[in-house]
Amino acid sequence: MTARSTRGASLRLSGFVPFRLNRLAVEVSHHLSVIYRGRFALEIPEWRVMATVGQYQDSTAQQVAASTRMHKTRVSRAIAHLRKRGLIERLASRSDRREMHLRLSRAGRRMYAQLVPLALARERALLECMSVAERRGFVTGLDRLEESLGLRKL
Amino acid sequence: MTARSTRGASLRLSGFVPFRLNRLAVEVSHHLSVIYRGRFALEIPEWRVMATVGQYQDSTAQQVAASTRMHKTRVSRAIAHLRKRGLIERLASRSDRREMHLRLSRAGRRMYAQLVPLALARERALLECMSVAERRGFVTGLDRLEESLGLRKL
DNA sequence: CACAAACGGTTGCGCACGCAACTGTCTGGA
DNA sequence: TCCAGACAGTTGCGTGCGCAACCGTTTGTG
Repeated sequence: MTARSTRGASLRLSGFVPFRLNRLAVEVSHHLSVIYRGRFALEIPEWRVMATVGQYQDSTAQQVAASTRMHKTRVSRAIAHLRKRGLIERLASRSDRREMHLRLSRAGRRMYAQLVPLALARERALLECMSVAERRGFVTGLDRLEESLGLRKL
Repeated sequence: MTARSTRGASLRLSGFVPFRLNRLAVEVSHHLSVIYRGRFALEIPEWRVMATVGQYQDSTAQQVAASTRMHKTRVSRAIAHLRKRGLIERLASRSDRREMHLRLSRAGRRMYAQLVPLALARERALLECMSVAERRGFVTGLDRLEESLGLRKL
């Protein structure tokens, strides 16, 4: 792998933010997946649904999709799996019979309670590479980006 | 979507860094994909290969995979597509006949030269939401994370 | 009141993906 | 020198994904 010599604009990937974000997200996701895959046989979409419904009771598939930025079919199938495993329940909404309110079942809450501390520990370990000031700066960047991309208000 | 009431640890997704990173990466990738999909009919893996080979001539599939964190089969197929379209060329290595050195063809270089300014402009637009100081803080965070995850030396 | 358009959610379909197994090549230790 | 194991890259296979089309429901505009 030799240095590039082409005249004209070049793209240094290692400094290109979209590239870095993606690579980082893949890596971090992978690290996390060891927990919920190995320990609880959850796939990524299912884990995300669990986390969302665990936080927001009575959320709908729609809202899970918007919040996680997963395609609605992906959400739909993840919910189907979780229902089959008895981890979440669905109740038809009274006000709008199209939508279904989601909530963790008793078993789901039990799993969620085990999952959360592990996930938080993993996050803590991830961020240990930064000083407090650095962490603050990094998080501020995340805030700005999310706001500018309209991810804030989901 | 009502506030949660469960006793015990809870996970605020909107503040959970792995979640935020992933959502951000998906969104940013999507924004970028508008360029290379619509304009050049490149899929994500192909764009990544183009960008890597564009920067590092004579890189191998192996190195592309390591650098982008894509699975080697994904890289292999992306290279096959790009070769079929005449955008990259392959030469067997003299020193190790297992590996194949990759380089952009003339057509590939032409496309790359068009692609790069668009990608850089997109990145600039993305980062416009931050002040110079904020940008520096954010990038430092990326540096730290990559270093700690072993992504730095690829 | 009616009907078209929008919306929440599901499903059929084709495709790209990851896994594992493979081929061919290189390496290192007995 | 030989052979087992590692490695670069490809491919068959099953699966999960996104797209588009769909169903049933709600909304809003005439």
